[in-house]
Amino acid sequence: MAKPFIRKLENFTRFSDAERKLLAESAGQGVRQLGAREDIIREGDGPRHVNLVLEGWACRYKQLQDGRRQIIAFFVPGDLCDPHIFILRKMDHGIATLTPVTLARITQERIETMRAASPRIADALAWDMLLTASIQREWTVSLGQRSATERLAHLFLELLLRLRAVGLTEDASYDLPITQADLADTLGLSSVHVNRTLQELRASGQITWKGRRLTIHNPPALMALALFDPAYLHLDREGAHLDAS
Amino acid sequence: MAKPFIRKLENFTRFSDAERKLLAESAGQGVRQLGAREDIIREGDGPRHVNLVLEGWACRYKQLQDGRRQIIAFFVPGDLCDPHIFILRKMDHGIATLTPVTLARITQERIETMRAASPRIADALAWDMLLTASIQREWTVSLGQRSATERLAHLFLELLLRLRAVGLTEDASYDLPITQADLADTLGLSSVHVNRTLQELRASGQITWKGRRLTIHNPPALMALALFDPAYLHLDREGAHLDAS
DNA sequence: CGGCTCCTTGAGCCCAGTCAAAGTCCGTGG
DNA sequence: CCACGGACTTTGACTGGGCTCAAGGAGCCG
Repeated sequence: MAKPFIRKLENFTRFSDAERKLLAESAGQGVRQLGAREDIIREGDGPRHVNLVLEGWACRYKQLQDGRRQIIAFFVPGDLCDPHIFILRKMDHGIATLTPVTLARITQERIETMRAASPRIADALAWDMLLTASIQREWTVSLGQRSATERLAHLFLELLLRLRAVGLTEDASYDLPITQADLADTLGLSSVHVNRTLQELRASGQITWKGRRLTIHNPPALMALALFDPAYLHLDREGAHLDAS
Repeated sequence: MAKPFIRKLENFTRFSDAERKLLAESAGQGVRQLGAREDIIREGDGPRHVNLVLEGWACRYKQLQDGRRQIIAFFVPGDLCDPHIFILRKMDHGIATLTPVTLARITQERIETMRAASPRIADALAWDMLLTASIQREWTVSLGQRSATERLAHLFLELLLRLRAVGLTEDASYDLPITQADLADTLGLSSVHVNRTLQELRASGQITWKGRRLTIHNPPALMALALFDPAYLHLDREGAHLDAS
């Protein structure tokens, strides 16, 4: 259950057994099951816990007064929602499930305890926050500069690398359990246009997406198409020098 | 010199005199002058300092291989670039000046010293990071959902509130020392379209922008137009309960 | 006063949006 | 096992916001 979380952080640094135990215990706190399309926190709520996704997909989103919705981030297994969030009184955005989700709700104190117990964990959590911020910046670039085809391709590649980092891929293929409408709200496109763009990618042999399974047939080629540079995901074990010996 | 920085953080919490002194000293470290359109850090560089803008405007940006450029964030006086950045080995984006800039370069140790010396400063720095992240999310929403007019109006309002928070406005007017091309790279529009959209806003009496001075004639009206909700800026002294007595 | 850089304007085009209607898939209950 | 209903996907026709290319105007600095 706690595996994706620990596995994600171990892309930054390796932990000792004691640290792994500490992290696994946290990931077992306040476990809850949710259905698809349920709110986890609503905009305006006061944050109570740090949520950790154990299984399923969720998203951060923001809704304008007139109903337009933008998905701001995806949460896949192993993703943590803002370990510092308590400093803000009110959520400025909502978090909702996309599929049925299992999550852990970790208390603020627990986070502090872990940070105090292990500087390596503190650094790993900081790294996680920086990674989240980096992804957010890349989405800004996509929405500002990339065409529909590039955006879609870029997102598929980002998810491939993120899911690979937590062991949820097979070669260049993974479960993508979301709808085209969700993709539209993510990419700032209409669902009709997402559909047409998907068909282009399929027709040109770049991808297959059948059932929930997405396969990227030639990742380097798709990377070239999407102007994808994986550096922003910081998944190359930069924290290796901190590893527990 | 250090005023905008301290003033910004005091939107979250009030400091004791000792804390103010500590912050002011940090803001005096490694002060450097830069011209307009100079790089502060390039993508791929290893971060050496935390940069604090004392005067002038700078931006975070990212450039695609084919030359398209997206401005990801603005730095105005009082803004700090990523106090945790050292955890990452390589910058995944660049930071450059837009106007001549005075900045302080604060060492990692100095940041740690301040955090250790005052939990209130530690919280204020964490608040600053969360605010930065929140602004990034709102830009994602703008690029994904808002029309050209809405984006422009939204940005002008955001800058009004951010500059007001550091005392750089007069009523609803402030210095906006950037070009229309910069705005285009920020808003994901062409400079031609930015120009036409600006003319619309001028013609409808919403704004004046002459010399470097931008004036918003009726902020509430513009807020309605842009679907602007100031909550995301977290400038309502949420940390008041932490104030130094 | 010459030469930047930046702003403005016009014309034509295209990417992506909207609206509307089928088609497909899948889970549920009879 | 099949029929039904709802959610999701696909398709067509048309529209429009924003882009490109290109040229001219304005302001500012040396």
